[in-house]
Amino acid sequence: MVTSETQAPKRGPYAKSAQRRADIVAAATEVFATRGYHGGSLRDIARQLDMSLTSVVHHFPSKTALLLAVLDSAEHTVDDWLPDVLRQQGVRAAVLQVVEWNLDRVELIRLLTIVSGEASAPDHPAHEWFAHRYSTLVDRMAAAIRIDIDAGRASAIAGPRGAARAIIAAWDGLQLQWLLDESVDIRSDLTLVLDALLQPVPSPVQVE
Amino acid sequence: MVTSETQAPKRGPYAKSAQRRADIVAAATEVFATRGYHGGSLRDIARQLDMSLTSVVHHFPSKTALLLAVLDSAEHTVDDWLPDVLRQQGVRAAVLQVVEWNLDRVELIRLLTIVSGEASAPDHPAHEWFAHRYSTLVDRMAAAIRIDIDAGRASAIAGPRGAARAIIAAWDGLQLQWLLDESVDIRSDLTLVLDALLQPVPSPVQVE
DNA sequence: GTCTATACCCGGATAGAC
DNA sequence: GTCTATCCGGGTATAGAC
Repeated sequence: MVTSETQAPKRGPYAKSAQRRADIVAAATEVFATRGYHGGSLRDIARQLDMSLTSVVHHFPSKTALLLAVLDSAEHTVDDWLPDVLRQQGVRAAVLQVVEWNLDRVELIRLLTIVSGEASAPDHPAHEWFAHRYSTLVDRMAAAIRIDIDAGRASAIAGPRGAARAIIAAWDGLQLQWLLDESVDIRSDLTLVLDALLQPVPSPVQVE
Repeated sequence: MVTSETQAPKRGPYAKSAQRRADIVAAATEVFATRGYHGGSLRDIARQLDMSLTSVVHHFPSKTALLLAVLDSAEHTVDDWLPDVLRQQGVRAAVLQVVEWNLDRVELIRLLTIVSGEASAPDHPAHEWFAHRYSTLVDRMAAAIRIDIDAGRASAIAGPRGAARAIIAAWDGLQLQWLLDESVDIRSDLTLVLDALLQPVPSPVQVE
């Protein structure tokens, strides 16, 4: 990921700066996930790294920029292996696997939930980021659903894109309910939606 | 709602205070819905009402208290007539009617989306409020689904509570996607979920 | 009870010195 | 790159005016 030779052909020890940035992102992820985005302050992050506030700001010009870096980092840790599972095991298995995996990353999910809500405001710095995220997410899942249909793992009652949007929506919504009440079982309720949308029996009666 | 005789047996014109509170709630709703909860300041609200900051604080001891008042107010405007429609027209029609109605209340939906995300944090002042909200919401919708089943409007593939949670989840999730991208059609995608979960054909094969 | 003014501490952001 | 110092705007608590 580090492209040191690209912009600095001389000798520059830019790796130190890159390392700093990575450290800051890691600390910011922890702070944001624990105290939320608004709750977590840049001073907290700086304190945790034993550096000053302005040092943090030097690497990330604004709190917003740092947030986007954190989001990118979090996205990559999931999206690196998700597409493969999606194509090999089908949508249902892949989704449930990620759900299972996310049960141990409560604070990260909480962060995404909080920030995605904030980002629903058009002028929010992360608005476009989330719009793009959902756009590609829907695209990928719709493509995977088409593969499932071709493979006979699912029927095509609804359009793949609509089903994809609905599944992602239910997923997000159940995560919210789970964060508010830990007794909510995301797995079983999301399984309901997956089965209902992906494996329906062909309806004999067609209602207009 | 006003219990003037209870604590002030004399003659107190407490109606003025009640009106003040209502005005503040209305202004706060507008400010929060426009700039978000964190983004909107008490000073903004006071400025909009041509009063001082401490006057606002006098009626609502904290920003949190004001937020809860706003949420209560917003909830009542919907829940007053929702239950009736739910029982008379069935879940599907009632949900779609509320969805239709909400298309003209973008900013209020945005506020609920933002604050519900924030409230996923256990120490958030509105955490318990939303936990209670979803609890009763699931209860009501589950009851309505049972009525639909008895009336022959829906089959009972899944448990009513699971279906209710899933529908509410998809609803919330689609609203988020809609707020991020206005081209998302909540009606059609939510209809997919409603039809899939409420009107399934009785499956001949029972999978364990 | 109702409203106001003041001050306190904590945010993010900026400028300038080492 | 990193620091100290400063500015401006938050929420909150207190004291005092009608």
